[in-house]
Amino acid sequence: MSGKDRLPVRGAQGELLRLVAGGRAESRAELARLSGLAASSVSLRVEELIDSGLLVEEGSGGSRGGRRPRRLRLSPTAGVLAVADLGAHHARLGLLDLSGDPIVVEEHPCDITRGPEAVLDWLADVFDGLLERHAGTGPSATPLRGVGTGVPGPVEPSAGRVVSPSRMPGWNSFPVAEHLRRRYDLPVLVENDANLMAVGEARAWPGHDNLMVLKAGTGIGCGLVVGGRLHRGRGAAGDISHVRVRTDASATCSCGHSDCLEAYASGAALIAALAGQGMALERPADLVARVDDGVPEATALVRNAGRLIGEVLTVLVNFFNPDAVVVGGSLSAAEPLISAVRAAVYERCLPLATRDLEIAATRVGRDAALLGAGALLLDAVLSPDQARV
Amino acid sequence: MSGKDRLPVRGAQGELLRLVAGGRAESRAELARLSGLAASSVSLRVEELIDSGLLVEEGSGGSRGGRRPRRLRLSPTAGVLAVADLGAHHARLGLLDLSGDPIVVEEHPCDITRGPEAVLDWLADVFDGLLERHAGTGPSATPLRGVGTGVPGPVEPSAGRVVSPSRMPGWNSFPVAEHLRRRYDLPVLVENDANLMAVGEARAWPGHDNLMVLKAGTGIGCGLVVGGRLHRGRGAAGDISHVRVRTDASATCSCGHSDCLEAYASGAALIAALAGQGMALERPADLVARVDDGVPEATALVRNAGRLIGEVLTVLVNFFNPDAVVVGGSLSAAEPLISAVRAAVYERCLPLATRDLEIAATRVGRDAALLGAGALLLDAVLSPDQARV
DNA sequence: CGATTTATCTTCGATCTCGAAGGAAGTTGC
DNA sequence: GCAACTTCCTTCGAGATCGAAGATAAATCG
Repeated sequence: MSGKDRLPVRGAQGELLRLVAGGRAESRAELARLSGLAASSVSLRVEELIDSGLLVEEGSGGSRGGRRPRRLRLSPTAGVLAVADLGAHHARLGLLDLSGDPIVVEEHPCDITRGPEAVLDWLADVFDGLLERHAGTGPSATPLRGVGTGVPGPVEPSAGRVVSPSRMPGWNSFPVAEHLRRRYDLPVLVENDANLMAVGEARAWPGHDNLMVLKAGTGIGCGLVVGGRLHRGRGAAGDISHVRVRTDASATCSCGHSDCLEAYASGAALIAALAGQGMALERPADLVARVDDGVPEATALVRNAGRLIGEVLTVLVNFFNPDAVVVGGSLSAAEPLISAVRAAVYERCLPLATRDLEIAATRVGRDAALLGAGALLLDAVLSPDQARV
Repeated sequence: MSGKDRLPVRGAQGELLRLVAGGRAESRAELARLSGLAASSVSLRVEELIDSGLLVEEGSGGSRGGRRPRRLRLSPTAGVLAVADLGAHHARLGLLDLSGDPIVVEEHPCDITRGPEAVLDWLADVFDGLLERHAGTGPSATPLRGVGTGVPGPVEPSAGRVVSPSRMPGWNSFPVAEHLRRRYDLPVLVENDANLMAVGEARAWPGHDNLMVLKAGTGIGCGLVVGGRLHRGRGAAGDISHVRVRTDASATCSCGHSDCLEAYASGAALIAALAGQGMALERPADLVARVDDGVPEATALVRNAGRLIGEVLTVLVNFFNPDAVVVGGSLSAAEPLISAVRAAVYERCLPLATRDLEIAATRVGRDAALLGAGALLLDAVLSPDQARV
């Protein structure tokens, strides 16, 4: 097993390291511009970071009309992060370097209904295996710096505790963060999966400080980035699955109300509807495959789901006025879904709100939540004094 | 006319001054706790601020078990802010001290359709009269430090320019901030009225960092405070007037779509509906009076409006998960409206979102927008280096 | 009443940060 | 090929900030 030291970072060093890690700065000059520190102070801190082995100087970058910058990178031996994204039936797990880039990512079947202890211990065992194979062993191993996971339910921000999850029987009030922290004496992050996805996506949308990131998979979720930071509200922000939608039919949702969006437009609902038509599918991905094959029933259903989602989004887009709406989750691969969302939003929203609005599929793909976990974890690791991520 | 000097504030002084001005700190010790600065640094900066006449030491505060703090206050001669809230037919104008507290507030009839030049010049004339009477004249006058106004339409954040306002014919694209800045060589703030109201209200809700502030008056607007800061989006955030609502009837809104919330629940719509029943009213305040008198038609209409608004809010509350929903604007004085909003939200929202949610009428009252303008202006005045408010 | 505890505020040396100045290493234009 | 310019980075003194220690002032309690 790898070492477990906290990063030796003091004062302004964390800020600088984060800028390099986030790929936002590559030279001392860029660091000075972005951090607001004086160039001289940056030079001093960078020198210390190089001495302590966290940063390395590597070649030179492109000139912008003057002397070439000396390119800075995080040392690959500075550390790794272990991150996971727990879904209802599958889990993605991986290691990231301290720039937040994936070293290795694996997907495993994982039945979350086995309960928190079993699932979390299994998770940690997989992490240990990954670390052994990709971070080395013994004193020369790249040290583990933080552990994070996404869960498919609401998370109380301060405690890292799951609250009232509808898809996670046995997990209610379980202190996930505390459990993991007992095994890893390190910064631990536990967060809702849609929120992590939003953070991961945000890194791929520079200049877009206000994002709505829709997760369209088995369920429907949404993560919200405001001013470049994740918006949690009181821990439940981003829920759009239980909005009442206008349809001809009438369905009762698991929440007890009728005509919730989730009952019509979630992957689970679509699969159930197709099963009613004699087409048995297992996962939302199978549904996307049918759409790609041009199966009319599947396409019609998906398009209708997109329209319903889009109508809900009109309200939220007018209200929140984001720079972009990003659609992720397994259903985002179905082009008709995104077209339908786009059509509904552009038709009904105010021109002022849609003037520069982008509505697009994920730029990050399936690892968005893992990358988001990395980004938040990095903040925690690099500023141990600051408030929790 | 008063002097027009910028405040002589450097470095950390602005932060300290803002904490005192905002009423969040009253002693050096509190300043140290809230600012994060060392107590010694605070003492130095406070000494400078007292020397320059911006702060005064005044008596001592209550003990918390040890030595009594020496209470700090802003000097009343440090300066004044001139603020206004332009409505469709009336304008509120006033002077605030640098703590953001009102010195004088007046309401005048004002027809905004006379166009920007006429209205703004009139506005400035009123300001000058107020300054003469309440800030003194000549070299001993309390200097004017900033000018701000709210307008009933969308404002482009960076330019202080009105964009596509539906109720302000002749104002489209007019550079309001620039026009005022030509008359006052000072920090100038121009902002949407609902946004200002939200900021003003936020000061009265300490510990509530995420607020939705509904303005229910002639029109319907909403201001959004996220993480203690005003959320503007791309300048249009907070619009809820053009959400489609479910009703029996069918009305076409000025925006060209049918069944917008504004067409059923705004003060203008309610007054029009009552006029159709033979009851002629001029302003939303008259409507509130009828409700207070127990006129059944008025009460039923207002209650129905509250229900429609509440149904729209359910979506937004689930999504944004605020700490509180505050209802302001002239219609907020009608208790049935707030009850109906509350009933709709509590009935339909997720328990997790409403668990600790407060839904309440304004704590600040009719001056909310003026106080909000003061708060934002103070930020601009006290941190001339920082980004625009 | 005097000792103890708690809180506020100041003094002082060490450390951090800044900004100006200048050296280093490129590009651009004649 | 050479001067002028731009950008990157470092050096160095001035000033800002910090933290520890102590002085000051009041509440608490035997």
